Amino acid sequence: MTDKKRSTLESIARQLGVSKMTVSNAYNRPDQLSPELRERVLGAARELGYPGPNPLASTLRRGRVGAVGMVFDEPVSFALSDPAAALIVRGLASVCETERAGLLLVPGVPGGEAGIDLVRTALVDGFIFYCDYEGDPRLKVLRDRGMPYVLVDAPAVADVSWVGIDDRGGAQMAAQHLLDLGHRSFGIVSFNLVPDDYEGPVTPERHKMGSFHVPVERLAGYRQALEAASIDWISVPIEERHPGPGGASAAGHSGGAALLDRAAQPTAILAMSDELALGVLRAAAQRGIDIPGDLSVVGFDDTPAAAAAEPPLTTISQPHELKGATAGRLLLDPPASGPQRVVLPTALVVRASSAPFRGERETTTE
Amino acid sequence: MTDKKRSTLESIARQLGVSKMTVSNAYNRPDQLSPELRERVLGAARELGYPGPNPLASTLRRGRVGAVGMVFDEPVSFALSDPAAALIVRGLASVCETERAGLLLVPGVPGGEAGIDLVRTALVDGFIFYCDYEGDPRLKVLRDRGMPYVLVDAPAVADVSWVGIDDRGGAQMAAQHLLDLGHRSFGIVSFNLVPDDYEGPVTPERHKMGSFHVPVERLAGYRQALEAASIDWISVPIEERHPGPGGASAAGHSGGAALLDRAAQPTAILAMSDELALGVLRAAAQRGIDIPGDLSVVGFDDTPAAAAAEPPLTTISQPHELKGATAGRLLLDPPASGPQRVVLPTALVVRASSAPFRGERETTTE
DNA sequence: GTGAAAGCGCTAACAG
DNA sequence: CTGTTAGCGCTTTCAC
Repeated sequence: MTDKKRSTLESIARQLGVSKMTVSNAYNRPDQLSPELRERVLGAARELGYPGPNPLASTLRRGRVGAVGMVFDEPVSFALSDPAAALIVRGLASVCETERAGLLLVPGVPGGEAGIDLVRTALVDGFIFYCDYEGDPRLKVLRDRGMPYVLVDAPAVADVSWVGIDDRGGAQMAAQHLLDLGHRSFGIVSFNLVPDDYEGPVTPERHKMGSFHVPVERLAGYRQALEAASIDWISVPIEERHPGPGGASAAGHSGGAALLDRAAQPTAILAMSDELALGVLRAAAQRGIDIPGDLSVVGFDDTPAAAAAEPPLTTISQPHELKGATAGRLLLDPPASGPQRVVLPTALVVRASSAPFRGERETTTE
Repeated sequence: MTDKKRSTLESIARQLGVSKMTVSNAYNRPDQLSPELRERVLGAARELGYPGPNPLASTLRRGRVGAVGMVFDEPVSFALSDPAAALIVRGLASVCETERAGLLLVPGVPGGEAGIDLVRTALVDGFIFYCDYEGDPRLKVLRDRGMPYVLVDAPAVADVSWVGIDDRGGAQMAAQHLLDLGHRSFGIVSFNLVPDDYEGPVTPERHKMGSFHVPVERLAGYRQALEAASIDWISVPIEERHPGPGGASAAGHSGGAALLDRAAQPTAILAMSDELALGVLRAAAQRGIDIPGDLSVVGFDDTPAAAAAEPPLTTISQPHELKGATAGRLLLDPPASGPQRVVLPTALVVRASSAPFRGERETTTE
């Protein structure tokens, strides 16, 4: 009946014989006009099907959008299959909600300008940059847009708040735990170190050129611990795997299989995430390898699935939700003291997937 | 060095001695000006730290935002703890990505205007309305805003596309499965039927006033099957539970406990979701009740956790990701034939949590 | 190919 | 309490 498309602040002001401002105030500043007038305005609006001030226009005028963007490395549909990422989103979402801000998920789009444009054109007041790649071109866009952003688990940028963990220290703990159990023969399942789809043993070049912050750091942590125990790093087999849309567990399975099918089967496997570790567990089970009897496995992240695994997974815990929430708070409510670097705590969580090295397997007691 | 805040289409046009239009075209219509000029413009922009046309302003002018909003019943942080919801988000996200649209998560905010305003002011081109409450006031806002929206698992609205499943039919299958196994003594764990925090046995009034689409339909399905088998519906204990921030499994645990602690312990429990069923499994385990020996449990949703449960859960499957993707496609690429009603298939998935009724438990063979 | 005019719909700032 | 003025930064339209 009434032409919705056409009703605007002005049209309903005319209709009522008042000024645009009065109508605007009826919505935004109830205290600026008499209750009766306000009711009259709102009533007319209701009648005309006027949905209230066009948010785009008011946003342009006001300058505040009321939303936060979260930028991912991958398509959001992939990213959310990572339980750790999903928890970070939840933590961020809870802060956004208390601050009455929306949450826009900005996917990473493999090649070209498309992914960059998404960041350039996202309608938000600031970003959480949850991306790992050192040379990400979107970082420059972020800087140019001149809006605040906070890095999560990303390579550090000068003068920008950062939230993450001590990935290297955590990895070191994981490796140290296995060393303490007497293990000397290791295998590692790693995420890709370089932005490509490579799957296979890590090559020296890739090792050197690693440009993903988290895997590089975790690998460095493993290395530090193992070398401190006089284990020859070069001889430690490392399998790089690229998680697909279905999550990292398939990647872990394939990486674990490669490690377990080697002539010199390791007695301990370090997996860079719990999802990868879960895949390793499956690969071991298929081969009749007993965990932790024949093989110890340690993950990273302590996602809910780690505790539920069979056997429950020894892993490094970190507070995922808190990470998202901290980043959100830093963005929405920036500390007067300037950019912060928040390092959240990690801890070794010993469960049933790791056990003392059993020696040369002379006896299989029990 | 350069005042980022100030650089605008106009400022860089002036700087170069060209018109605003030329600069705009350099970004949006490369074919409208000579490559050299374009390069000159882009170069100057780069130098001045101009991040490209302000997306807010161009959006206002153009009218297209390039984002989709997904509206939830609850805080997003709660909603994402539901694996089914998370899968729907993933499905939707994948469509958004191929269509180069962002995805804005719009939380439900318990009382008052706040949640309504989020919908009124969200900067999007359309909505996926993933909410269950019949009388949701945000539906009116959606209508008034005059932008397209698609309902998912929501009460139907005339002339609006709808995606969901046959909840009633699915529930009927679940109950029929247990009837076929010989069970006659049932208990039900339900989600809240009314928008409040009530927890306890369903009361007749609540049963009648049920205003959440999905639980009401599923309950109706259970009822249909049980009554067809001459079971007195009134005598079937139903426990309503309200999932908190930690997910529905705690709710299922409490509901299951209530059912199992009754004088007349049921031999079969119908849980309205897998998460609830998982909680029931825990409650049974704590009481030393063997599943499926002493008690059969059937869930709903077939989330990944159902297959991984101990014992693996018999449940009703539905294609969650497809649901999200279908809704996204309907929104972004509306069929010429007008609003659609898409009913996705459900199926009974029999696993190890259900078994034939064992009679009066005279014998406990084995 | 390039430019000038005319708003998109709204609100800050101030005047009455 | 209400109205006026002056844009927010951009793109559409049309003239050159």
